[in-house]
Amino acid sequence: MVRRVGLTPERLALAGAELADEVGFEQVTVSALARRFDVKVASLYSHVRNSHDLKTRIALLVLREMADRAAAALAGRAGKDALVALANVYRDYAHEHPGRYAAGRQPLDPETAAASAGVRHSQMTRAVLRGYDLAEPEQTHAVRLLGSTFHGYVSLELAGGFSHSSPDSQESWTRVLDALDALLRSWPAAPQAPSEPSEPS
Amino acid sequence: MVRRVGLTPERLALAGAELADEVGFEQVTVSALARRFDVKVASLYSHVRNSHDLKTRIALLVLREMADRAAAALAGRAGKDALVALANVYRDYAHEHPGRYAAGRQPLDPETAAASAGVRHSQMTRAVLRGYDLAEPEQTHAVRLLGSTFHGYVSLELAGGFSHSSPDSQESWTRVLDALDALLRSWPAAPQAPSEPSEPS
DNA sequence: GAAACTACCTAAAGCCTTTAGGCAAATGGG
DNA sequence: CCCATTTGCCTAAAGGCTTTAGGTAGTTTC
Repeated sequence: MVRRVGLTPERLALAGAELADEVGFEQVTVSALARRFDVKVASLYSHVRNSHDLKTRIALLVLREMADRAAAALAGRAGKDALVALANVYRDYAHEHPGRYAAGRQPLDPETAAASAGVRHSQMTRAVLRGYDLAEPEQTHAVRLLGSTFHGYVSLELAGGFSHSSPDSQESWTRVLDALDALLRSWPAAPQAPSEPSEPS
Repeated sequence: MVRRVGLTPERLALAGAELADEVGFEQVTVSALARRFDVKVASLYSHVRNSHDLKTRIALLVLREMADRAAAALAGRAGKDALVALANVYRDYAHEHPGRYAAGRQPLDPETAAASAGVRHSQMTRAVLRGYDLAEPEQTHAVRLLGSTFHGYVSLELAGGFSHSSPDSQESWTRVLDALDALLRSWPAAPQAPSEPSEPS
């Protein structure tokens, strides 16, 4: 008489994401996941290569979930409205699912990253910038600024960086978004290339 | 005949920081540190409470080192010059010492954080903002924006987010700093408080 | 010079990872 | 329907990291 639990890489990643929200991504471990399925540890190794593989799968799941939310939030919005919506997707997701969010910050090797939903994220940031008037390469600089600021803010907030100090974090967040909107509307012109006009370094 | 190596919490933290730069902060472990001193693992437990304590000490060391560099960089500078100098302190430190930088992102419990060099960091960011015309509470919002953007950018960059894509990261970094400078010079006015004028939330 | 302390040690328990090899249930071709 | 294969979970075991308990030999102190 043998129990078959029905493990798959997908179910493991999902359960791992839930576990991350409950106990923190650091504590997500092959052993802990096995306990959660009431199964021996070794059994999981038929479905994930190793601990790192598991974490990568969770990260990819998270990136997909966030991208899906972002796509839904951006539909039918433009300009500052879109900017704020996208920003709030990340922040709200992080607040609702801190463990998942931490998983999403897991570094991926380049090939994995290229095949991940991370690509959709930068496409959506670019979509937001359609509401502003930015040509390349400035658009790319702006994409990077937005990504950095969103994730930097949320990470610091999650780490407790802004708690117990006034003004409260929500207010700063609102003002930061106001500021980014203003910045994108009047993006400063690139300065003259220093010396060699036709061959920028 | 007994070998005395001369372990202290400080030396352990320093060696841990070096180890982090060599093999990554994730791999910094009490065992690895013991090997590095050619000493038995248990011996370290007279000097640090546990693994978490060790990591916290490394984080505090890193925050101090970065604050020292920042203080040196800010001396005699103001305005955009100061802004760029401070930003580059973080970015250069992260590039030179990726493991140490990762250690510095280790979350600290509130009391530890309050007693850390983190306080100096926000003071220095405020000092940079003296070159711009920002009254409270907007100054605090701006401090948070700068901290988020600096650390967000550097983290993404370190995670490989901007590699193998053009324009190169150095160029984006320069333009992001141009943009932040422009933003601080024309910081958008706070919108009207929605309903209760004399009692801002 | 004895007492107390310091700095490192041995021993051991507990948990996590990973690989190897096994057995029963499900599957599917003849 | 039956047997062979595959699938899914198991036991066993080795190796690493953490942490505590208890020892021992220099070193300091009075």
